[in-house]
Amino acid sequence: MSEDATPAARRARRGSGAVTLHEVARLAGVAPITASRALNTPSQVSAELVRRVTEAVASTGYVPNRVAGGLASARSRLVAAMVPTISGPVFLGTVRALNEALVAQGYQLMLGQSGYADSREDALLEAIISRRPDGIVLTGITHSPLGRRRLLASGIPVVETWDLTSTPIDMLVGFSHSDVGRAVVNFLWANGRRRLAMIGGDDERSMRRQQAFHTAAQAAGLPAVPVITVPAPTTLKSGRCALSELLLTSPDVDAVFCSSDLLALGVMTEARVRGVAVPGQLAVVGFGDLEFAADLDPALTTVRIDSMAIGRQAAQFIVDRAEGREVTSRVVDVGFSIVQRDST
Amino acid sequence: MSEDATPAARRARRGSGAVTLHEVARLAGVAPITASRALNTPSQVSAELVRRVTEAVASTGYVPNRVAGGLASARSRLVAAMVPTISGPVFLGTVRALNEALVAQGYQLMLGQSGYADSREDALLEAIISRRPDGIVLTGITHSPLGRRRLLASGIPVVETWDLTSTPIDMLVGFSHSDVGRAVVNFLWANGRRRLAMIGGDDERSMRRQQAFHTAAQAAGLPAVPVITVPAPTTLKSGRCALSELLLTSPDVDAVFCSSDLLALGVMTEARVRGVAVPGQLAVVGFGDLEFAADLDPALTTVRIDSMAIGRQAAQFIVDRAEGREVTSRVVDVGFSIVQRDST
DNA sequence: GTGAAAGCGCTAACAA
DNA sequence: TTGTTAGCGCTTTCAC
Repeated sequence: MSEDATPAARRARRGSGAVTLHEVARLAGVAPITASRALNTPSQVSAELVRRVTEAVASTGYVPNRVAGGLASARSRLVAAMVPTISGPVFLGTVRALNEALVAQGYQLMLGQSGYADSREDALLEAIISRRPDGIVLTGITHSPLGRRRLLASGIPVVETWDLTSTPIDMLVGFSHSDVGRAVVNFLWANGRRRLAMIGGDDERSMRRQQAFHTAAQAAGLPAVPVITVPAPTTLKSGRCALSELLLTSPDVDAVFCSSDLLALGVMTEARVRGVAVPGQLAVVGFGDLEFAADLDPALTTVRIDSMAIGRQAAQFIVDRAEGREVTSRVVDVGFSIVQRDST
Repeated sequence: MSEDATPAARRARRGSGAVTLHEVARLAGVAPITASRALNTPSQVSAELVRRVTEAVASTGYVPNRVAGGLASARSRLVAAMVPTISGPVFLGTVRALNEALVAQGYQLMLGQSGYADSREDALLEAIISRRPDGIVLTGITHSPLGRRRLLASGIPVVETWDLTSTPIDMLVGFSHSDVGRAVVNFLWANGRRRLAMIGGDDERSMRRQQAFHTAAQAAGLPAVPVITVPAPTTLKSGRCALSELLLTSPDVDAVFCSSDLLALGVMTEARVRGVAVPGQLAVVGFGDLEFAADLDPALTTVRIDSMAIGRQAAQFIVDRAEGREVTSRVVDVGFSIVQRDST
């Protein structure tokens, strides 16, 4: 496959021993830069040379070293995304769509988990910036002032997602969590429900939905809304526990808004075990419209977020910027909708 | 925060304009190499100089360029992992544990999704190798001959996971899927079930469980086992559909082994809708022991895989290799267990 | 304990 | 269309 030179001889003093562009160029009888062009911008090179270089690549099994390429060109073709945890199924759609859109345009996604703790978020951010990606996508992150400063100083394009704010670092794709809280109150009211409750995770965005939900119910003249907060990430179990707790203090609630579909599944499970009819006695609304929501029994009414659209738009923002295209808008509100099914 | 030189002046002809080690060294009044040592191997530098360098770092907001560092040292402190899709919750535990173990030791995880198609797997593999990571973790991947050759040629440490094979590329952490199939047959037999069925995804590992399940039932003298195969990744919906289909042809089955917990949830949902009692008329066994399994109603009996242990061991293998430690064993069988709950 | 020189593998800039 | 030269920012090697 290779040549007469032994690996030991090839790796004179340093280097990994892998085939380099130099080697490929030598075999094809051209200068390294020509081999580089044949591979990256073949239109600039004669067809004959492209053929010879391609052949040399095939015969050596050459895989370009993008670390070196990135250093020389200051373009890594790498995009980093930061999520609290990949276990939370909420951002899954966004990450998948982001990955697909990036791969289709020749970029690669590097995923990092920050956890729900601030300290690790800063460490991860430094690790990310130190790789000089062409863009950074932040999903559901509340960034520390230090992180914000570092991001700004790095000059790397940043897309914040899953939220709207009046002070974005750079670009923004999201929706209003307060609007969600208010919309669900209106929806339940229109469905004849009057004794509302909410169960939500303790992350910042969920808290804003809770806040708005509470306020809107009050404004509508409804009785005080019991709110149960559970630790993020939310689980089926925390949903079950929360409903138990809720029924203890407010046995007469007739509707619950859960801050995730998984939580809603937990609530419905616990309701069934306790003989509480859904939707008869209790209406349940989820959040996220995960893939399983429509197939539950009863099918779950939930707030649908176009998670994939968020990922696609984030990819577009970053690729546009990386290719030097002019970006017209830097903020996109993807909105949301309430999908009515059998649980209300 | 910065100095008198404008960004424009600093970025002479090339370069990103970010603060470099050079700059830090100049501010601290030392040579660049000393600054490098102060940051990476402080024990080799006098305390006073370490202090001055640290100060210069703080005052400039310097973030090291690990692309350059990686090129010079041939060590990236980057580990790549490849999963079919992050939507499949099965590998989530592994990825999370892998990430945690790596971060704790100063490495960073780069996650790539290959999809369930071979063509993309090869492309992703090339993209990964081109970044020269210090290790590659393959999760549930059936690699093409080309991929295998590339991996071998790259010289990068590789850990294959979630399976056992007699011909590993390099290192291996997994368990026997055939053993799982056999064990579940024995388990159901011991529970008095005789008319077994199986519902599984069409990925390779699930197929091996199906095969072994089928064969073991036959060997035990049980009636022919109906096997329903659904497309991977498996969903709640495909579980519901599969049970409907199953009951059409074999209304008398008394136990179903599902190749994922999500599938099992679908089966239990459909059973409830149809008035089929679980476990009374139908025993249900899942696979994975995902977090929600214990909290379903009825609680799900399932095959428990220590997903996190797989991730931790994979991290250990790679870090050991990267630090040049001698690796005694290259293969670890983490086994599995059957967790009996209320669905059987 | 500190530094000078060289080079990792590639590509931007300039030249022919 | 092709090549020469000079770095990208860091760390290795070797010398003091």
